[in-house]
Amino acid sequence: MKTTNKNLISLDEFKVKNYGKPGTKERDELEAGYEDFKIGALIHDTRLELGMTQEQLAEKVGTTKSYISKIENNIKEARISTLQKIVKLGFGGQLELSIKM
Amino acid sequence: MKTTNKNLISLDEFKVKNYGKPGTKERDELEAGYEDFKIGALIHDTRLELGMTQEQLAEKVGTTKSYISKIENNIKEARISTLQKIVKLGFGGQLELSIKM
DNA sequence: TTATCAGTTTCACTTTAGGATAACATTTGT
DNA sequence: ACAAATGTTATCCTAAAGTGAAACTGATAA
Repeated sequence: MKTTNKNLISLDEFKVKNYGKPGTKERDELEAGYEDFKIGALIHDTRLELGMTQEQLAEKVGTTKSYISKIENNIKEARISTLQKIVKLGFGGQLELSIKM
Repeated sequence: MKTTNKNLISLDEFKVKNYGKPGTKERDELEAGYEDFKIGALIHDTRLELGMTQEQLAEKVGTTKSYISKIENNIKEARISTLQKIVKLGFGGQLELSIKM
């Protein structure tokens, strides 16, 4: 029962990837101090490591590549249930979550 | 830098607590095979360990006790950003998330 | 150049979280 | 029993997430 915990991330220690042009509403919001998430990068990196395209991932998960793109770029904040579907159906993994005190 | 990872949970291995009477819409949905989450229990247990009431937690987080109750009972699926607020502002901890392959 | 593939963004629509408030229920203490 | 504290549920609202379709951009290749 060998399990590897990939990519443990603290949802606090990073800045979101650039999105859009400076001056746009979305970009401004992202930079305005809303909570930023590394989740997009986590999905993105895992997908690439598994050699999948957004479209292939979307098909496995039962969604569209446009939605995957939005998640990877932190444009939309996916639900945990959606993240779980991506990880489980798309990657064959298991999403875990914990509180570090 | 001693850190403890409390309550690492896999979002897959449990059934939600009972909610409402059988036959209600919410109850039916919960039992109908939607993804169920242990997150409510995680928040609930952590709150109790810290000796807080829902109202005290709500105040720290900037929300209401009714909302905390809904989260703890998995009636509403909190966003990750909201979970993070609860963990950080309410518990003084840090929310972490990972993919187990 | 022209396809093709991968990814991004826009547009539009539906659903839900999040919140306010208040009523109701349950537990706990005296 | 009663009261107080704590937790649950109901109702209603609004802003935002969730989502798909399709247009668009960028890169790569033939």
